[in-house]
Order: sequence, then structure tokens, then C-alpha cells
Amino acid sequence: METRVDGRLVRGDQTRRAVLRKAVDIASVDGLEGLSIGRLAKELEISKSGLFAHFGSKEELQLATIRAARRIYATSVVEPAFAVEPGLGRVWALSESWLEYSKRRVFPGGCFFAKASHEYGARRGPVHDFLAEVNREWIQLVEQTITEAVDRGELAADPVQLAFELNAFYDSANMASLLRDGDGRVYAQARQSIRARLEAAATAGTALPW
Amino acid sequence: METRVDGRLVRGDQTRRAVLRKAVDIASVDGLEGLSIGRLAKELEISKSGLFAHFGSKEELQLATIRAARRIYATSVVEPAFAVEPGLGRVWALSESWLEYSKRRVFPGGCFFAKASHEYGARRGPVHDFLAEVNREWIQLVEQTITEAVDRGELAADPVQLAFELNAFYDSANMASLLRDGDGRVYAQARQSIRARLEAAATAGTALPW
DNA sequence: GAACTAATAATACGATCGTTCGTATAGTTT
DNA sequence: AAACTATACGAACGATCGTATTATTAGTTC
Repeated sequence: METRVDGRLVRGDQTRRAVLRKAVDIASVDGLEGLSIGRLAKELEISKSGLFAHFGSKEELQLATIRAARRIYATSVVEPAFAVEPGLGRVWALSESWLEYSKRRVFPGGCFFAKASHEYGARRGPVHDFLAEVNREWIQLVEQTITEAVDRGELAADPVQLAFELNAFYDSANMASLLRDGDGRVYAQARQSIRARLEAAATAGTALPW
Repeated sequence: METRVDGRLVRGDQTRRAVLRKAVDIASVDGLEGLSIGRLAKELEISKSGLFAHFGSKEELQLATIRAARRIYATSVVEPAFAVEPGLGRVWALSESWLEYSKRRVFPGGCFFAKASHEYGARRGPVHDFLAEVNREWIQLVEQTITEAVDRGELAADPVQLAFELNAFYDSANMASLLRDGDGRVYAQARQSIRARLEAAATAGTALPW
């Protein structure tokens, strides 16, 4: 089966990809508002109008940037954890991959979503709504991961409550690291809080994954 | 002793105060970058150049805005807690006043410092540095408050670690509430996490303040 | 009341913002 | 080769940005 590819569409896709790769980096540092079309075009050495044509509006560019960031987030945070068996081990793996995702600066400005969510948290419109949806998605994933550990009898805790707490540790480590100019010690601190919390919730006889 | 007041300086101070009161509100929603001089002047119905003359540069306006926000933060978060005796009671009071500060939207965009710190976390310059300093100040205050409870034998915990965790709960509740359009339930959730954490760290026989 | 000072205003500058329009180029289809 | 389509470009739009210069007004001091 021969797959015909339209060279024009391929070229467009490549441009689009290059734009979004740069866009998530800029936005993670300067925000989705600071992400200006002119600057983006200049850094990529393409025309402002050509870039604009790909999205039609700044808001669409912002939404596309969030989608691109979500893909990167999925591969660098979720996927590594899901390679581990469900249960406490996966809860721990998820925590580890999150901290590594922030510490390694997958986005140069730290967690893209922490940044964007704060930027648009108090505003209305499609960007806020989309970020809220992504956040719901993420929290639900953490809760689900915890629930699996509870169902296996490895953890005794309210998944909603525990998910809130773990997520709080993630975000707080991220922000503290940014404010302290990339100080890595806060990640060790967060890791210890997470471990202590999970250890307290682990049922007797459960093998601890660290 | 007669105190001579210069009516011109009084007028200037009043303007300055009015500007900063509006500035913190705008910045808490649209950020310190979104806080534009033209918009600020328009909303206050004064001239752009007259407003500008008060600060000399946008960066100075931003720094002044942060200082103004810190004063508001001190009176609405720190002072109520410091009315309570040092010890576990004060730790709890601090947590309560923080959650109320966020929930009541003392700043319309939620916690001013969570917002600004994320905005400038990954940038360099005086604004970042000042926000980092304010954050250090705050964390140290939480640690000190916890240390007092430990010294009184009411709490058994590492103050640095526990301060990190409580602060994480504060910020996380704030952000979740913003993303969920002011949903107040997240504060009850945070309160429960805080109470559970403090209860676990409280020494036997200590009267619990809730 | 004249001289002086501090706060406010009017106007304009160059830069950049998001967006629109007309056109040129690259690639496909007939 | 002609007709068509998708992508990219150049130039310009009106609006707004931060900032500088110059003038006006309100209040003090002599």
C-alpha cells in the first residue's frame, strides 16, 4: 500500500512543529502572553505573517502551544511511570519522574503548566478553560494511580486527599527551585516529604519501592 | 510640637497609595507584566505621564507594587496569626489565616506572590530577586513559627521539612481554587491535609487547637 | 505678591503588539 | 503546460507599550 504524501503539507507540518517546539520553551519562561508572534518569528528566522497564518490568531497559537506542552509532559512524566507495574511502585515512579521533569528543566522555565495555570488562573476564556481541563486530567491520573495501589492493598489512604498532597509537593518543589535559581536541594526535600507520606500510608508488609 | 505637613507631598502620597492599591489588584490577575502604565492611568483617571513620574520606570513600579502587596499580606496573613500565643496554636492560626486570605480573595487574582513568583521565577533581574527574598522571608517565618511549637514540646518535626509541606498545601489550594473558578471546596481539602499532618506531628497530650 | 518647589498634565517618540492584505513560491493534479 | 492549492513572505494597519520633554497647576516660603 503506497502512501502518497503531499510535500506541501509535510513542509507545513515541519514548520508548525518547529514553531511549537520553540513556543513551549518561550512560554515556560515568559508566559503565554509573553509569547509574541514577532519574537517567535524572529527567533525561528521566518516571516511573522507566515507564522501567523498557521494559527489564525494568537489565542489559537496559545492553545496549540498548550497541546504541544501536554504531549511533552505525557512522554516525560506519565510514560516513564506507566512502565512500572500499577501499585505503590507506580505512585513512587510518578513522583520521581515528575521531580526529574522539573529538575531537568524539560521546559527551561520549569513546569510549563504550573506557569501557565498561574498566568491564566484568574482570567476567563478558552485558554483558562483548557488549562483547567488539563489540570483535571492530571489530578485524575494521580488519583487513579493511587487508587490502584489502594485496591491492591498496598496503600491505605483517601486517593483524592493523597493526590492533592503529592501534587502540592511537586508544584512547591518546582516553584522553590525556580526562585532559588535552580537550587536542586529542594527536590531532595520534596522527595523526602513524599516518601514519608507514602510510608505512613503504606500497609504493613508492603515492600517499599525506594 | 507642631508637625508641618506639605500639602503637595500629601497629595503625592495619596496618589501613590491609590495607584499601588489598584496596581496590586491588576497585577494579581494579569501579572506584573500585564500591569501596564497606560491601563493603570486610565482606570484611575489620571494622566499616564503623571503616574509615570511617581516611579520613574516600569520596573520601579513593579517593585513598589510588590512592596505594597507585602504590606497587605503582612496585615491579612501574618498579623492575625501573631495575635495567637506561640506554639501549635499559632501554626494552626497561620494556616487558617493563609487559607482565608486566598479564599476571601484579598487580591482578586488569588495569592499575589504565588502569581508573581511564577511569572518571574525563571527570569533574572531585580524583580525576581526581590520576590525570591520575600519568599525566603516568608518560609523563614513559617519555620520559626513551627520551631516555637517544637521548642514548647507541642510538635515533633523538622521545621524546615514541615514548613515546606504546609506551604505546599497553601499554594496548591490557592491554585486549584483559581483553576476551578473559585471553588471553595479545595480549601476544606487543604485544611484537612494540614490538620492531619499536624496531628501526626503533635506530641502526646498536646491540646489540639481545632 | 514674587520666587520657588512638587505634583500633574499634554504631547510626542520609537518600538512592538496582533492582524490584514496582496503577492510570490513550491508542489500537486489534470 | 495549465489550473489549482498550500505555504511563506513583505508591507502596512491601528493600537498600545515604556519613556522623555516640555508646560501647567497647586502649594510653600520668603
